[in-house]
Amino acid sequence: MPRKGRKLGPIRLTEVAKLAGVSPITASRFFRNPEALSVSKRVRVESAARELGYVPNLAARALASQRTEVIGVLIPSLTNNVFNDVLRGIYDASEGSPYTIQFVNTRYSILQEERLLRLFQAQKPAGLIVTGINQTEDSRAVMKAMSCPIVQIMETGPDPVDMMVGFSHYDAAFAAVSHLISHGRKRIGFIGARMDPRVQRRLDGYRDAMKGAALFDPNLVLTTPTPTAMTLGGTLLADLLAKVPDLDAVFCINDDLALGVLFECQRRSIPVPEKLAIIGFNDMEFMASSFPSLSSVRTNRYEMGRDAVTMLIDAVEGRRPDKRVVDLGFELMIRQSSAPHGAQNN
Amino acid sequence: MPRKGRKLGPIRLTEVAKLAGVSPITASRFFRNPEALSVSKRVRVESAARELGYVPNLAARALASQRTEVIGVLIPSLTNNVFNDVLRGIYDASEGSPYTIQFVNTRYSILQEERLLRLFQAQKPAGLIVTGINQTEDSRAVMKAMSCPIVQIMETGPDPVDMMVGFSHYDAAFAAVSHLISHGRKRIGFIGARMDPRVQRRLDGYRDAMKGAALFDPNLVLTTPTPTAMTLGGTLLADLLAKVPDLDAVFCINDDLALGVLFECQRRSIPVPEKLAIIGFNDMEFMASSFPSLSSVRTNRYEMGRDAVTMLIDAVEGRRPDKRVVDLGFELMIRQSSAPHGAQNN
DNA sequence: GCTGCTGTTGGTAGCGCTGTCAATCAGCAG
DNA sequence: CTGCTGATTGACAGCGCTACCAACAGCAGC
Repeated sequence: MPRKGRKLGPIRLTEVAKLAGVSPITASRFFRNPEALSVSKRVRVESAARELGYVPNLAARALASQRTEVIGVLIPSLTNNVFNDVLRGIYDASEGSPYTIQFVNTRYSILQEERLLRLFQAQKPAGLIVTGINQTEDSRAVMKAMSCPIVQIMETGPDPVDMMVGFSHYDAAFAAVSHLISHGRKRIGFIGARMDPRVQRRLDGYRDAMKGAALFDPNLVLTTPTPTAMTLGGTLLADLLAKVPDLDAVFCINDDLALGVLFECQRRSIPVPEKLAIIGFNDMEFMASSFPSLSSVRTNRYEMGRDAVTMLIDAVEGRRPDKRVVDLGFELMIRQSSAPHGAQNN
Repeated sequence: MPRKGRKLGPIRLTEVAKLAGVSPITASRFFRNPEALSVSKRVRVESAARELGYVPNLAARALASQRTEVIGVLIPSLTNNVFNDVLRGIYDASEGSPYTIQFVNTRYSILQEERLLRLFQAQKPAGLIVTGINQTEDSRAVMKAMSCPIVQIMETGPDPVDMMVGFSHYDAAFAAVSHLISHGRKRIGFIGARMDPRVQRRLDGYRDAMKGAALFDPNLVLTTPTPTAMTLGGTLLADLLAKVPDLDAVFCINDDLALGVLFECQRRSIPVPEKLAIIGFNDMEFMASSFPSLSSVRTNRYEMGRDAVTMLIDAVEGRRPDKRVVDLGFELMIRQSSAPHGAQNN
């Protein structure tokens, strides 16, 4: 590619080295491991780089070193606020490290996920974060072939590809429903949207808790593949009430639905929690500030993202964490919307 | 870098070319511009690539071609849901194109923004999306030096660095406040959090609308640098009410605050809109589903992201849009929370 | 003086791909 | 059959950086 002379484009490492009076390789070392240089050379290279306004060429570095400082993140949705918090954790934890986050949206499609995983192959990422444990066989094969650390987030489960940070959606849902049962609720509805694998596991938890108390009734379960939205919560409650007029509680698979349910109750003058108890899932910030305040299951989304990146970086840099699977747990946040009958003042 | 023999690492283009019986450069062309090949070679290269499971090396491509297919996005926050919608638009519009989104968080700091801009220099991105129009002088200089198309989003203003997609926050706030005034509200409070430049411009719009009606009173304005949150809306309303007991309306600089205000009203049994009208900003999905439903100013956040990417890609590929500055406007969404006195049923 | 060590520096030889430009070839008018 | 055009194809020479040694200085121990 015979470029005409040295077109005075961007400054290259060679130029910096020349000005500093060292070899290019020494200058190169300065940018990767300054401690390896003698103090005198270090300051010479540093001032030369600053003087010339040197900006390293990442593509050349990646090609020569056969590695990148990219952490790939596959997340199923940007609409779902849950992932917002996870992403915040991811970005916050990567800050200050040399690693760059590269995130893509699988749109809740495991085929899309597989395609994107292959795409990441071309980048040779330093590490990978993938959502959930329901990958295709091929996806798993690609991941295993990639020879970089990988963290699966959002839930725990058997057989991690590499590492895992999450919690048990089944247990969390089971606990939430058991809480309602313990307060004497009997006709506890399940309201679910999107119904991705993790929501399915929440449904399993609901079902088993209900069956355990001999309260299960398929009519109580209302689900839709539609993406979640606050308005949808109201619609679903209306539908459920039409089927089950004696409903006395609802477990919503997320907080948006729960708030939509609360608004629908206000619209219909259904007293919460007297006539209907509500519990959501995730414990978004607004759950504590509504009136009545809404119960929920706190999940550690920010921490999930943060810990995933921390584990990943540790693994990339050869400090593999002792625990490959981290369970961040959950916490029941009981508020006014699921206070016991008659004890709802506060 | 004398690598031992041909370590049977990843497949390279040369291997594909050899199997297909063509020169490497022809194989290379197949991946960039298949139409340039004769049909026979095209199918030969294609099947060879598939057979070997060839994955192109992006770093090598970027180094050789001196360009990347990365679109850099600088956004001030991940906590603020507004940017969620913008990001969705950005990601959706980039899908199907060869461009990859690389986004970073400036945390509402123009110095951080400047640093990240310099970081992007090293990547030679194909294009750049930056938030707002308040960059440092140095940031502007770096952008101008980068010789790639740039779109500023979120607001319109004078002197674009290159292109712009947004709307006037001043006009939007002015319209919202004028609406409240036109319904006979006189003691209209302003509740603001974070107070970034765009929120400042909303405050300007509020102030001018109030002054125009001879209703301005500095006591009506309550702001805090604290990041926005729903709970904060309630707190701020409480504080404002303490200062201004005869408050009859509030303009909240975003919807989270507005919902927090509504909940606080419910908690205090202040009838909305009879005693207090509420209007928010952005028109998030939940505004329509609350009870009473909440008025807001609809902003086209998704479209902003989408259009920015579309304009950027067009510009990168030599189809510069006619209009460098696109004003997406806004729309007043008048709902129950700001219905005229006495007409609030619905 | 010699050996062996540690710490620092430099030379060589690519990493895998593509821009440039020249070469080749089929098709067709003269 | 020649000359010309446009469509395909290929050779060459790097893009800017770093891995892998080798070299060399300085020093301690024998």
